[in-house]
Amino acid sequence: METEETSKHATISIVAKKAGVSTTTISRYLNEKYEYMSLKTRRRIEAVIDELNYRPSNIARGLKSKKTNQIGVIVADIENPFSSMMMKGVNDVCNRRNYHMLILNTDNSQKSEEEGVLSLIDHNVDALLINPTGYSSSIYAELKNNDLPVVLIDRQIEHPFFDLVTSNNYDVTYQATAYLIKNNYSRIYFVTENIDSISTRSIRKKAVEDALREKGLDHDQCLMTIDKNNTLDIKEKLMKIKRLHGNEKIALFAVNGQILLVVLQMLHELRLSIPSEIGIYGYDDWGWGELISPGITVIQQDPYGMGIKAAELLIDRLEGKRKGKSEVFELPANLIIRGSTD
Amino acid sequence: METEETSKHATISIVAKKAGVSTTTISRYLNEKYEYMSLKTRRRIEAVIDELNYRPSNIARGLKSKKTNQIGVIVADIENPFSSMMMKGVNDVCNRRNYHMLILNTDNSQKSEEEGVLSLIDHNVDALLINPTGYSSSIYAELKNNDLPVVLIDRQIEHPFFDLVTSNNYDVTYQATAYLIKNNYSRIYFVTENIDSISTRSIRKKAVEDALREKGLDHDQCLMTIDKNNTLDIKEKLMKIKRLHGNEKIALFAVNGQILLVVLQMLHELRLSIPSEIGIYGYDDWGWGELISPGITVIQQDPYGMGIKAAELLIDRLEGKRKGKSEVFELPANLIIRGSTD
DNA sequence: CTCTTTTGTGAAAACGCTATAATATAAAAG
DNA sequence: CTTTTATATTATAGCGTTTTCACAAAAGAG
Repeated sequence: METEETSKHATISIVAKKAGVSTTTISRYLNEKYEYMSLKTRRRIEAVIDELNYRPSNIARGLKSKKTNQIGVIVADIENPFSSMMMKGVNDVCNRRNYHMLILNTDNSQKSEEEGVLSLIDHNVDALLINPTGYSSSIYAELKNNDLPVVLIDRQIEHPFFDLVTSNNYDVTYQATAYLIKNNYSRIYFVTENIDSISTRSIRKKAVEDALREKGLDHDQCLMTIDKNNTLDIKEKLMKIKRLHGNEKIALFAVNGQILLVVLQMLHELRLSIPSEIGIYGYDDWGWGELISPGITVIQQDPYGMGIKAAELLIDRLEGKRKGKSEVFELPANLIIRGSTD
Repeated sequence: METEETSKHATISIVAKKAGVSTTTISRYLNEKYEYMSLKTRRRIEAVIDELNYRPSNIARGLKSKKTNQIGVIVADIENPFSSMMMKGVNDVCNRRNYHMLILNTDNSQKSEEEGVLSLIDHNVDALLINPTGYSSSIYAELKNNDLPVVLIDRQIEHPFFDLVTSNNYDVTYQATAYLIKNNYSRIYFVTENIDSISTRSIRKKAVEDALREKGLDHDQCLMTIDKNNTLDIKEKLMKIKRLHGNEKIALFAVNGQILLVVLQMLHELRLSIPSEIGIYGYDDWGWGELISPGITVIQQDPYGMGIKAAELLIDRLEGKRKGKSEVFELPANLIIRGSTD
């Protein structure tokens, strides 16, 4: 029955005093440097720590040791399910390997991205996991000269300085498009938002174009830019295409899950029936693609796996378990063929 | 053209030396205490900081000032779109008010939740925003004695110590159920996962039961527990119900978006047509509920708004802009009636 | 002109740890 | 027995800030 009146938060020196040893010894205990420590001392320290409910301050540790056990995570669009699943992967690895995530959302803004990097550095994160906006930025050149480990996820940057974990975007998009072409679709439109960055977008676009070109199909005019909040323009454009090429099989390719939803919504409103009047396929349906009738043909990525891989890589770099040149890892995405492209 | 050979990271004392003032003065400048500072000194400091590209170390600041400008966020299921949207709201407020989020995912595990709280405290976060698992835990009583501001989001805990931001779960669920009953549904089953916690679940369940009871309908056996990975049992149960009560209008209520998807999938597999053979409604469709035919009747919450509100509240508490007893804020959720409950 | 007040600045201690180097004791070796 | 080696522990000096208190110079008051 101890009196706990003045039980302020315990510090290392309070513990040291109570245990009758120096703070150095406590520190060594905390860092598991048991080499030259008598079992007796060790047990004594254990007991006192337990009794006082002492937990070392990470911030003080960080100041001295230059290690915060925090990794900075910069994500381009936090409310995208793709990002959530990635982050879950990162989180799981962090838990396992005893790190914490300091997360920043950039909303696909280059400025936020640059500020975010600086800000996380100010917070002394041990490493940086970035899902870039895709805009080119000088910050990366600076980062390269820093000794802070950096791993990119999903999107590549202008100059490939760092490890990158992404999907096999080109191959699987090509494969999907080739499937449609084989299925007699002769006009395929690549639907995307009006963003002038985002490397995966251009890779996917190239894959679609290449597939079209290699089969001798029209690929010059295949880009359709969509505004999520105002689909009027694109509706008109689509109806015009239908008029001009009504005798051909037409399909839309949605560059990501959110666009896919918008496009489906639009087709719904236009009362175009899938697939008889128009085909549709795209990236990432997050589970609902199967419930719609007909089911939607999608390319399903593995964001959770990407998060895992990227975080493992990053912490390996950080802990010196991996050295050498940066690499690119492409995780396989899955083409799921359903009725929307019959 | 300065030589930058030894340009290690600038510290406050390097800046001080270069500017010909004391670190105290630099510190005052950094903290915008311009009261008794000559304009000349101020400009001089500005120039040097600029030249050296100096950025103060948050970790050192934190050690001394006990303020890290980090808020700890504990989320029960990071890959749920509901959580992502909440976190986007939190993130936006943090950006605006100059805080960072340290995010932890608990996967609805009580143990992770408790560890997470302790761990975030070790990291000296300034405040805690918690989306609880819903399991009761002694950690909250301890937290209460701490002076760390805490705000809960979505789910209440056993003893309502802290501010809570949530939806008007009871009212809107009751309203939705009443609508179905008015629409002649006489058997409504509450479908949920087998989790023995989660306060919103029980509130929603009570609302469904109350609505049934008050109309004199059967409400004792309305709970259906589902296993996401094995829907066999529940399929059998459902078919049995259909056999027994084939002459009545039957509906399922899905307690959240993920269950809603699973249930829809199941009905799809059972080839039960909606709504002629079975009605369905539930929480949170995240945009796809409209695309399915028929559209799904859903209760749409405002997780983004909840994130905003909770973060504002938390930072207000933290900065002393709000005092007094804890409150509960219920943001209105939206009942969207579509064809699945005709 | 002195005395008080206002204005502007700095010395030094502290925050809670870790790291370096030094010291004390015990055991082994010569 | 000394000397060396192995074992166990500590004193001290930071890490990069903020804070308290003291102090000097300038301005105002009597």
